[in-house]
Amino acid sequence: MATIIEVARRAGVSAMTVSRVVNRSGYASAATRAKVEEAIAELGYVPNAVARQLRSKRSHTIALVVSDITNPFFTTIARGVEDAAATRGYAVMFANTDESEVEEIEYIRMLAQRQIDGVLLVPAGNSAAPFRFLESQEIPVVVIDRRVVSRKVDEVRCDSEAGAYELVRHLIGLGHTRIAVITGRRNISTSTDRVVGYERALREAGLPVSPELEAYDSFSLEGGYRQVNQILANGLKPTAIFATNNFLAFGALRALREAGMRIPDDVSLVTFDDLPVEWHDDPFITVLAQPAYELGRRATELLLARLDGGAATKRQVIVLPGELIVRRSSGPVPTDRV
Amino acid sequence: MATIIEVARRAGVSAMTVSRVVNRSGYASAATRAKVEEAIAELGYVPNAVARQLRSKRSHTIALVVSDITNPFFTTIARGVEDAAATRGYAVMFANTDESEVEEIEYIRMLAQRQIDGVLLVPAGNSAAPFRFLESQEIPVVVIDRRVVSRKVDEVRCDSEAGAYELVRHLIGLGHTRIAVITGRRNISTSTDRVVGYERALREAGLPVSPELEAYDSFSLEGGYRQVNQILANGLKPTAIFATNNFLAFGALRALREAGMRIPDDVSLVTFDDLPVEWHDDPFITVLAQPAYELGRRATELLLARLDGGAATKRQVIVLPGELIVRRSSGPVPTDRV
DNA sequence: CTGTTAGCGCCTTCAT
DNA sequence: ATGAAGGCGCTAACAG
Repeated sequence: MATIIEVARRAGVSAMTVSRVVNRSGYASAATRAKVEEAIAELGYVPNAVARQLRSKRSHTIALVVSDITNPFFTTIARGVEDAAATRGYAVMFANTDESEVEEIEYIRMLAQRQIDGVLLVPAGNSAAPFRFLESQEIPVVVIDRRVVSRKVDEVRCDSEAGAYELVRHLIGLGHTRIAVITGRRNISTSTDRVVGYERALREAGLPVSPELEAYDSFSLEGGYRQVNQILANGLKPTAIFATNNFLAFGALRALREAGMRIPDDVSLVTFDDLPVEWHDDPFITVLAQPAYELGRRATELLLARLDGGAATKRQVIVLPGELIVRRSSGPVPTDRV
Repeated sequence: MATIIEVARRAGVSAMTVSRVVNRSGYASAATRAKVEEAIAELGYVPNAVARQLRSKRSHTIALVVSDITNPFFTTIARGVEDAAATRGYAVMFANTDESEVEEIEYIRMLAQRQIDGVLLVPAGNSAAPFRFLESQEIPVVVIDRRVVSRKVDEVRCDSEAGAYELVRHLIGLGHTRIAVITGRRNISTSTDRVVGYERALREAGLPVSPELEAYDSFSLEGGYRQVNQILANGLKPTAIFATNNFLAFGALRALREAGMRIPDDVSLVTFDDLPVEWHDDPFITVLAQPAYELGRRATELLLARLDGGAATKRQVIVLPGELIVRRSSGPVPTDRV
């Protein structure tokens, strides 16, 4: 763990000269440069970024805070973030909140202590605490995937409302009129925005919007499972189900299978989020695929631009379109039920 | 971004006293403590971990370097790592090498600059460079998932040889005698260890081991696709295929489907690595599931133990068993080919 | 082109 | 129980 001083001594120059050579800042004669570089090689010197940070106030590190890295949607975002960060020389820390606002603020505090330059956040709820705190620490944030109410922070997300609208239009086009929606908690924008898109599609088609067909729970396998079981139990017999994320869809699938319902013969199923192509040999579910990698990449680029001094420019909200991919889980309404 | 000095001024004490209150080290009268805590709250003071690090030489941050966080096997490891690290107050940085030894060493250098306390590494190959470098920087490493030749580093992995043996035994039990194996590059231990287990199972059963039935390529969907196409082309007509990781299996699946082969009617398929239960409604492939989360957790605990001064204790190699899960992709040999 | 001085924010050490 | 001095490794600012 050689220091700059040792390198300087060995090369017979001052620490400042070594610094200049290492950072390619300022002048250095070819001869000096060579001597310094030799000393660096001999000692295996690696500059101490911590000391550097203390002076420069920049850690060249950002943090990615998601609900669960294990969800392939977030994994793919993470990959986009890491790739974009790496090309700019930034390191990435990551944290999982499990949709808990308590975990969220704790992590953000811990990360702030470590002097991260910026945060990419998938908010766990609509608490203002994380934003207030980050603002007080002058740490820029870019929100990914979700909207934040009444805050002037940058956002990069997919168009939930339009995506939901498209999916439901697709179902309506197939003749469905009783379409249930299963979604996440009410304090998450993706949860509610998708219901809004769903309702707009119904209204436009002159179909009734009934609260019994709208279920809210957590964005999880268990949530989807519970919601579908409840829907099946209440006797409303929808001919199609719209799951607002991938975990919900898998829970729905399980519940439907257990109930002996065939898809799409007995009921159609559509969902937000696709799985990476690598992961299914023969994709079955009709989805609204979100550009997860792009979301991560764009958010990172926006954040890094802020760090480069783009703080002055006004709030940016980047909304990317999703893509409807029609597969076999959505079909015409069962003839006996039209 | 208040500093300890500002807090001290506001509380009418010295910086040292604030430090003691913040760190619960040394004495402080209740009255002083209260004053300091009030000042901290008023100023929104957050201790600067960077300055702290500079003195203490400990960043309380570790790094996880994998080939691709997008592979659910590594994603799950990452989650295990993060959970274990968080409970101990450690932050985690992550990096993707894409199995490139060049990327690997570059990342490790970057992370070392940031004074990470330790590294969890899935080696991209069998280069000694990363280990030599980390040793020179006195940064402990724990290798995850793979073996490292001739290095005395800690390892936490699944038993590849035994797992492969089990999978192939299963196939042999179903009557298969011509079993092909498709695997990754030869410089990755999981790649070769699994072939060793495969061969042992064959030999024990008195079956021939033929090189034509062993294909090496990259641990990727494309690799699996290429290898199976080649196997189909060479006319050896195996009745079963053993894929040594999940990506290879999906590539194999694609190639088999395109060739019009039914599974398991025409050919059986088994693989290492399961997908998270969340994401397949009705799992189809017979797998040797690795305890990925546990791998990540155990490796992190071992690393943190090293950081706590366990450097003296001798090298540890933790090998966890995998679990054979028989599903529908493996069946008896087609009757016309026994 | 190169060196000197000073200080980033904190904590170890020693003093009171 | 509290404070003062000094330094971790580096680099901005200013000489020369």
